Amino acid sequence: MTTARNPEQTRERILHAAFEEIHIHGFQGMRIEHILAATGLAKGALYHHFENKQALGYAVVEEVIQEHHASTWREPLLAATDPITALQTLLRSFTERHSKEEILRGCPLNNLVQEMSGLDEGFHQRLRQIYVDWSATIADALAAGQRNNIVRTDIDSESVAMFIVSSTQGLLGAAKCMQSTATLQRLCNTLADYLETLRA
Amino acid sequence: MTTARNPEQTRERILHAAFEEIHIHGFQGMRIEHILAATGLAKGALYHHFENKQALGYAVVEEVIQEHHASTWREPLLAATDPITALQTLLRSFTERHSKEEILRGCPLNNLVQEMSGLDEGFHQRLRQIYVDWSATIADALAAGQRNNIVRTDIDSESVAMFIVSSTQGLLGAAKCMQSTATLQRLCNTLADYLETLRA
DNA sequence: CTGTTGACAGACCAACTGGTCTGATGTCTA
DNA sequence: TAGACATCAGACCAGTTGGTCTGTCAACAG
Repeated sequence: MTTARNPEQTRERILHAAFEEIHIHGFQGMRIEHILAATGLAKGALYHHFENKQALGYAVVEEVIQEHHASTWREPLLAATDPITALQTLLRSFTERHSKEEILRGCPLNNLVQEMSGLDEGFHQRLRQIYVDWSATIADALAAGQRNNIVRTDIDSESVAMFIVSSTQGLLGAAKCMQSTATLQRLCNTLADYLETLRA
Repeated sequence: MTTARNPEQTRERILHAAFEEIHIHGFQGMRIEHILAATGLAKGALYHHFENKQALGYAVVEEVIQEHHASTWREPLLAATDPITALQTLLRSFTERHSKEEILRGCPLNNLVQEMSGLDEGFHQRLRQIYVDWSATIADALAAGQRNNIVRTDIDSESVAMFIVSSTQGLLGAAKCMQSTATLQRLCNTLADYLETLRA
């Protein structure tokens, strides 16, 4: 029997399986064997597409997590005129989109930051970039809102943006620990109340 | 040469070294060998005091992290009459106490929550308890402040308390990722501003 | 049609790691 | 003081894991 080959798809399948593994077990807890089992591939395939475990981890950050964050946060905020309402809507959809099982797995970005940013400079640089981009997106939206008299002008948009990012990560972390959608919902509502205080 | 024995101290030394290891490398990344090297002990000593790696991890949570959090947060809040000022003071001392290297290692509690609460039920239960206690301490202080007309009565003290806890964790996580004391300082100031909006 | 190269399979390996087991020694008690 | 037990030392073991290497076959160029 002959098997059709599709190298690009194979690479994507490995990336996706590695993302799942990292999401659940962390990078150090990720096992090459698990990825092979999930994809049905052999080691030859994996080590043909990725030099080693570290390179695979870096690729997951760059090609999966970064992309996911950009599409989830950047595009809606760029399209919105009222950044506060847009953020509140994003938070609400966030709550609705996540089941209890997904909450328990936590935010992939937050997980990796806590695990790896102090251990590996390559991870640290890549994760930091996602934070910076994410925060800058919110800061730009807030600054635009200030120019349009939607957002209070006496706040520092960059500080507040970073606070929103870090708080959001904190909420997800707390919800992960409490294993409760109700907790996440209450936390998101409280954050939404805070966002309301930023309105001009 | 004879060597004096002090089992309680030996146990404490192991616990402390294990805490350091977990703080830097996480529980999965913690190596028994590193603890032995740090303490100068042999395996016989460690496995005499702790049944296995998991039991050692549990003991670190119960006897080191929980104790540390209780002494850092509970006692100052119980003693204070104005919870908002007390929390702001705690945040400030928090910033001043942490060097850049300590920030990079992150919050031991937050690290473990992100790594283990989805993987091991024993860790999850113990870490969740710390969150619950911490949040309850703040909620009690806020409720007392409401009775004394220091804190707004139109807020839900429990929701806000959990929000403060989760945000604090988020701030530390973001500072860890950004590797910057200045970022932590700005984030703490923004959180302090939020706390100010809770004043009656 | 054929040679070359990319894509993958899977056996194999070396290093690491948590854990065990036996023995030695201190400490405490009867 | 002598036996019992707690407290350790350290050699040893078995399972795991990331990574390598050779071989096979598809895809494509000429």
